[in-house]
Amino acid sequence: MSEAAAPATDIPPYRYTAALAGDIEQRWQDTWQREGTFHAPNPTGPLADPTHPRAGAEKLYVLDMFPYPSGAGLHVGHPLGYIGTDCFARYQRMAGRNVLHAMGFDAFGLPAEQYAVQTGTHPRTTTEANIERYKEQLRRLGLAHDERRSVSTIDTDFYRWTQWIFLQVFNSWYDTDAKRARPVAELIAEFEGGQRATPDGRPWAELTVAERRAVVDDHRLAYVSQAPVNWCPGLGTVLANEEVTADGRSERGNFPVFKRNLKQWMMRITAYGDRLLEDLDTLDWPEPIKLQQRNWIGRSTGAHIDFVTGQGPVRVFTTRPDTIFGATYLVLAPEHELVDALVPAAWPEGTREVWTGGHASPRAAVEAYRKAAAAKTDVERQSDTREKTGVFTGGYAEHPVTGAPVPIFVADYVLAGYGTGAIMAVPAEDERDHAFAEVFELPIVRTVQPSEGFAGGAYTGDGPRINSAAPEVGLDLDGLGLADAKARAIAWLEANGRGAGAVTWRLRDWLFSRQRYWGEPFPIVYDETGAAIALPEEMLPVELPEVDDFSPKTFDADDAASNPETPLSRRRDWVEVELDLGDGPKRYTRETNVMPQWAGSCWYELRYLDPTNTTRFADPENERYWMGPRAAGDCGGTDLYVGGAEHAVLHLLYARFWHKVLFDLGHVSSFEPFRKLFNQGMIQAYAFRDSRGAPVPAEEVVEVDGRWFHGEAEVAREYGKMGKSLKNVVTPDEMCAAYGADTFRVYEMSMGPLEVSRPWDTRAVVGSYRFLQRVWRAVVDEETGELRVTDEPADEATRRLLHKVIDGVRGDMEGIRFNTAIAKLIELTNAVTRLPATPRDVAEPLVLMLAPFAPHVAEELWRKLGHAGSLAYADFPTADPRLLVAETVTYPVQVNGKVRGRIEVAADAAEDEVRSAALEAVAGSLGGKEPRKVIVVKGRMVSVVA
RNA sequence: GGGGAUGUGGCGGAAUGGCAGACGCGCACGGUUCAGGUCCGUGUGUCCGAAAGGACGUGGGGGUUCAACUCCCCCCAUCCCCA
Repeated sequence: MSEAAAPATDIPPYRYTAALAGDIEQRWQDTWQREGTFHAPNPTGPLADPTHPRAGAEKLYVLDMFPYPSGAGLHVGHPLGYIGTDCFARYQRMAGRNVLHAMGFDAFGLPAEQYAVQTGTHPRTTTEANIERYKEQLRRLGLAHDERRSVSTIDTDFYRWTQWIFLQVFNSWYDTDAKRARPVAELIAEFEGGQRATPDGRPWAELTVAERRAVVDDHRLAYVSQAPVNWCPGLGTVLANEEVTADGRSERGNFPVFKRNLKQWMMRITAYGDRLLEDLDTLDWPEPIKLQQRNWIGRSTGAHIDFVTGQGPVRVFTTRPDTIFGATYLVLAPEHELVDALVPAAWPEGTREVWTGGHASPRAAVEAYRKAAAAKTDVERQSDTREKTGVFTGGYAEHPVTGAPVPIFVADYVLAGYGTGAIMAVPAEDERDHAFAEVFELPIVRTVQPSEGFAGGAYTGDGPRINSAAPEVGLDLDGLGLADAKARAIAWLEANGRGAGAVTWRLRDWLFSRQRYWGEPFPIVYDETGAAIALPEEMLPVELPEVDDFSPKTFDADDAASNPETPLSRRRDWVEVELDLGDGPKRYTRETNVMPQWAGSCWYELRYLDPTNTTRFADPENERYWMGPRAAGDCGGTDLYVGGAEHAVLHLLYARFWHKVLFDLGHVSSFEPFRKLFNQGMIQAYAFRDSRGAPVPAEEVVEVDGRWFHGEAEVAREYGKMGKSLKNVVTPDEMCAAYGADTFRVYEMSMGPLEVSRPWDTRAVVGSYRFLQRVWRAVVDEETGELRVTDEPADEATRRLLHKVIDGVRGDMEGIRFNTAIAKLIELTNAVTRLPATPRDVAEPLVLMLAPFAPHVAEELWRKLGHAGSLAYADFPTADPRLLVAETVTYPVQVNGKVRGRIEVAADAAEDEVRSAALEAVAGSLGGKEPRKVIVVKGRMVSVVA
């Protein structure tokens, strides 16, 4: 491929070669930078510019998911989305909009820290070097970013605002009546004024200072909790649920993870469950992503029901209170707190053999079962394929409606951490319960009439309730459908004090602290009582201190009893601090956890708006302009957000949560951060392995008759990611060197729809190169360098084609269908190539339409065509509607679905005229018979049924 | 196990229910060239045929329709997510 750039003796001196492309590209990148071509004017502040050609124009905010700058640099897959947004943004700019497009870096994160642990190099050093490398690689691609707006999450100017937002969250509580966050000051005022009752009913004034603080802290959206967390001794840190694999090990390092009660920062994202769910409806996002978010939030409505036992009530959660009459047994998780109390000394009279697990006493049975369950992971426990296991506790509960005795089992298919850790089993209408009931020979009572032809087993469909009446206690569900039966059952439970309607969530509060070094410090100190105190805004930023040792203290991987020790805690001189927080100088202890990597990406899109603002994270006027709602009820947010589908849940959910808090507190006018989301596909690659299974360099493999060889040896092909270890990496740098950035851009955009994953094929890049060469040659004489353009107007056919292409390309650009837009430009170019000279009235629009994809060569040609400035703000061509309607139309004529002839008629020909011409054209195929039916589709075709 | 996505030439892909395969790669032939891993042109779904032409053809099976890659039902395969 490098030969393409090699000078050969007979290459015409003015041919568009890789060398010339490189020269042009370098020059235009310098020009754009020097002239600040892609600076987007703000309405107010230092980045305002009333003289800018797009000042006050309709805005468009285009956003990429910003990258983590890894040490490996970019491969050809990484910039796919960036090139896509660049083409879109360049088009929109030419179409008259004021376009904001910037690029920053999500620069806190584990790899740099681990590298630091291994080498002693400060993470900042590594990260900043990586950022520089990324910036160089991205600049080489000619991306039209407003470089003044580039931010990095590790900059103190940036993370001071991350800390500021944390304080907003910390200083807020969720008012469930108003359905929004409010400052805790207002909560305290309500307690003081008596409008709000304290948890135990005592007047606020009678509470001690510590008690008041505890009450307030219980309301905060950011709070310290003693909840069970995933403690990983081998890594020395706690992990979020999503960082733990299905088999209970750390995603990184594969160390065992233990559930431990540890003091951790949490964010009360569950308070926003309803809004995070409902507001999905306002978003222009791919449906699969919305669905994943809905599933992740996992809202289920049902009821809590209390089953009375001699040892106190067992509270269960069920989504099907309507099937209460079918509840024939209870199941508790083996870890459930009531289990020990429920177990009697001996098996009750009449206990069946299968219920005992072969043990002499209930206690022995339960203990043996618990031991076995503890050795399994949650996934194993819930696996549907496994035979259901469990054991009878020996205890009974009273059915809340009928009063019948209900046996209580422990079984590991019920998880302690989910719902209440206890279920009422309804084997007739739940598959898992049905499987369990079959194993343990438990009664199965149908309470829903199955539909016709139902094969048996658990019936989960709808139908009228049956066997569901207890008139003596005033509950009759018979005949009711699902929704009515549910409502009536809940009403009865509530009226009789046996339970209440309830909503549960799969979504948990967000574990927000990490025992690491390379993250944002918390703006929190602790006083002598151990209470967490927010630092005042003026003390921000809390800068990350230097340390000698970047690693958290790690432990033996299996040492479940160990405790986290953070890197920051070892800087005692930083941790111990004297501050005056209003009541005179006092000693405080700093929080030594840091924030998780998600923090910066929760709000970075807001900082692009006003990156130099020192008094606010963004001026409200700038936020309103770029992200505010476009109409009443509109959620606002960025106009386009492009990134990989792997961030479907976490990043997008966390960012939405933070944005909503800021909205509630009046800091932003949009209630969603990203109005439209677009998931770009992945560029994948083939990798080849030799007979030992070792990867061989993919570029050295040749194909012979559908088999692949590396030298003499046959190798096996596999398809997947591009990666160093697979020896199949292709970098944008190589492509730019061999063909130029414009060719690379055109190739990436033309190889398929942006949202679809597809394989990389270096050999095919040459097609885009030839295309740009043809465009170049249409304008510039390769031998002399002279313009080949004529001022004679183009012929009718060429002009019609041009306007058809303009019309199509505009539609494709708006719809992010770049591959078909490029195909149309190639068609136009190929048509122009056949002409003896290129008419200027075609060359100019062609160059302008090419500009979003191949901006450098387009700028160069635009200049050669005699224009002084950049085309970045030139008007994108507009189609002349008169040239879009053809004078004549060719109709294919089908007989019984097969094309048997063609007619050419005037475009405005009447239907009768078309019909008779068509019948005449296919008279031979009809063989003199009268057609049964003739369908004329205006402008399309004629279909004859013989 | 549940959910989602995808299935069209040798390859990437194109087609408001209206002529399947635009555009590109590859391949073949021709031109340019001392030469060609350059550039240009022509051709290229499969089968039959010298050609004209014909038959078949969008993972498989059924259905709706004058007309289905497109809409509906069943099945198969691959990939992704969740459990």
